[in-house]
Amino acid sequence: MDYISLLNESQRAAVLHTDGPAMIIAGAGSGKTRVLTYRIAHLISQGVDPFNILALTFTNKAAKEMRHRIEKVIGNEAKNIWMGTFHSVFSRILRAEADKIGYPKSFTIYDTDDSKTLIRNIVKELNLDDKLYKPNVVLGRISAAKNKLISVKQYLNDPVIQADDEAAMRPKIGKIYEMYQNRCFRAGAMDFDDLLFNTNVLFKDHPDALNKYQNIFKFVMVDEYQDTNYSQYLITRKLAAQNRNIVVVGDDAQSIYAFRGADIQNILNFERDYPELQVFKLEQNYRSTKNIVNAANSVIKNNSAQLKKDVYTDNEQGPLIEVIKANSDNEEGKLVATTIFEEKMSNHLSYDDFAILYRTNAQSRAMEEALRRMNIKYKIIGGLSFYQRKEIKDLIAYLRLTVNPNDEQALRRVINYPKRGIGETTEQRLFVTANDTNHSVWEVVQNASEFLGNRVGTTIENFSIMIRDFARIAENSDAFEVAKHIAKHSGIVDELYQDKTVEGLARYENIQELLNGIKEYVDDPEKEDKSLSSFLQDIALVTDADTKADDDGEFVTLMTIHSAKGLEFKNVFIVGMEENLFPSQMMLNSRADLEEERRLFYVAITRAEKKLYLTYATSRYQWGNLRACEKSRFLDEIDPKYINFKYGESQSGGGNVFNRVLQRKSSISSLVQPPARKQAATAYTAPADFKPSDTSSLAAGMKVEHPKFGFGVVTKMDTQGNSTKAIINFDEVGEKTLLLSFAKLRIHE
DNA sequence: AGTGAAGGGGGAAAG
DNA sequence: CCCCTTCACT
Repeated sequence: MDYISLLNESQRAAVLHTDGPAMIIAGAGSGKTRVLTYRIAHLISQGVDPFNILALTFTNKAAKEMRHRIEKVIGNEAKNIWMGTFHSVFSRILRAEADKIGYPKSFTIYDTDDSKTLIRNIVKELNLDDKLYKPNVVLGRISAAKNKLISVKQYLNDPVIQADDEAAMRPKIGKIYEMYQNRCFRAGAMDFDDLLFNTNVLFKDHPDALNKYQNIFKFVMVDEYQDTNYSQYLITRKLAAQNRNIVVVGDDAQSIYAFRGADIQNILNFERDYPELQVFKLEQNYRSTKNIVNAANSVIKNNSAQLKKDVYTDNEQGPLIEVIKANSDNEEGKLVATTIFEEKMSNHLSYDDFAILYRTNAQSRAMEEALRRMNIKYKIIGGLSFYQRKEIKDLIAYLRLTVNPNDEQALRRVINYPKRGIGETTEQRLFVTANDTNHSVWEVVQNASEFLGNRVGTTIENFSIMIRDFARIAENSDAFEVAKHIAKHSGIVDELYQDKTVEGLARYENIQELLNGIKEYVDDPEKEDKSLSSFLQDIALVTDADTKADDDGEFVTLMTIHSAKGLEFKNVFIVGMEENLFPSQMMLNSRADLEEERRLFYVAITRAEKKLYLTYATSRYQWGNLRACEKSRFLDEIDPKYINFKYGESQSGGGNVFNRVLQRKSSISSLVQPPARKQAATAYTAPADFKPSDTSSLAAGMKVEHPKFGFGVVTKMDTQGNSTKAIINFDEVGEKTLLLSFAKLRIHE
């Protein structure tokens, strides 16, 4: 395959660069993934062993996709590339080297909930004010420290950190950090940050191990480099120290994760670490129209901190960006939904071509309601993932405990679920006894009657016998067999089966679904290790983003801008373009924060291929009460020549749906926002008793009424397959093509 | 141990 | 407004 000819000049230069360090600055939509995949394919075609290539990404999804694309070019050998997220690759390595740093090989990975629960427990044990020491805040501090490779000891001895914590009235965070680490260690558990922190520990304290991986990973590649934190940066620097074959790809303009430790400084560090560095710039955008690319540029140039780069495109000019003003969040939703419907109908698009992006998850509600009302199918990305559901976490806790009985968080979760008469007090006594007698909790559990007396002791011992029984089965069975056994004998399935409510049924089905997933895992011929332990390691690092979409037909995609990164859609709506929402109120305190917010806006704009809509509302419900909103400063940062204002700034009058709907609505919501405009004389309002007729016998010539478009005459019927469209000439809005299955029409004889 | 009422609090987010 | 936690009461 002649992939070289598919590349433009700068892309080709980057792909053909095979020796020494390089940095690829890739503008939005400039074919970054293409360059990465072809570069790997090219290396392999030059005789590099795929086993010697390490490619690190930020999401499992990105890794999967890239592997898939490389496979298309070079075939099966692609499977042998070390490709994955930082966390998955290094947890695999830690699994092999765990004993060197004192952890069991079957260490547990604590998810964020486990971490927070543990912190909550510790705060309680230390008798600290839980209003002050909120798990989120404390975990945030601990996580930030780990990402900067600050150990407990360094944390406690650093005067600046201590002063910070004292100033924030939280002087005990260091103490909590210390206890948290001890407890994790004792439980044989690592949290997400530990996976990277401990990789650094391994490489620092065991030069032989570092050397081994330096020799394996002769070629290192890092995607989304602008999002790496210090801990990740140092891992890659150490691995590449010998061969100096490291290539990083990133776009400083798309750095939107500083709030969770990403450090743009890493790009500058990179230039310092490798003076012989070659820099490639991918500046041609293949994704979007000129209007979109130029508008995005006009926004990002307001940031002072950025690498010089000129993103341009040879694509068509495209339509102007529409700015739409609504009177309320609900009306905003309505306008978005109507526009999607109209656009789809008049341009023969699929709902898949539309995405609605927002700053905060709470904004999805108004959008959902409007879409539902118009019978538009949609899917929300993000939110609670499958593995975060209670019933799934419960079963997984049993699995974790089976593999690692020292896993405290798993133990706490299921020791009394399903109910077996081990109450809170008993549980507390278990942990206190363990601490006092210097035993592990699991040891206390196994000999509970010795410590807690016979009655409750026997119950607890029976529980431990059950878990040990599970562990015995796990030794000689694959993950599926043992999981099935555990689901049944732990009592979880029975418990859920009792619950005949809709939710209960769903939970029961989720358990089945998890078991199906484990079966699939076991049946996968590419998985070598089919043990429960191996399965658990895999899913600990799986998130919602990669659970396969059950794509039942076409749908509009709703998600936060953060989760839209890396994606593209023909038509994009960025909603809630209001001060204090976007930019977020919390990001107005410093220039750096505001610039990150602006980069977020840049990311949002550049998701659009053909057409971009920016909407805002002048009032919005927030925590129960209505508040007036001002339009976002970001709207004013776009060069106005790329914008068409639909309402407000330039009223065009005739023929557009927005105005009509808005004007109708404004009379209703006039209590909130006095309508600035006069009601158009032609505005049509559906009567309160409007009821759609049965339209199965609709034919050309018939007179109809539509709740929005008013009265009209059917000029033509058009049936294709099982969808029937009616072309109707409305008195007020002219000719419209409506899909009968959606349109609400009243027939007037 | 299990329920219902009252109260608090609410950022974006991968692994 | 909505979700989650807590607390009081059975």
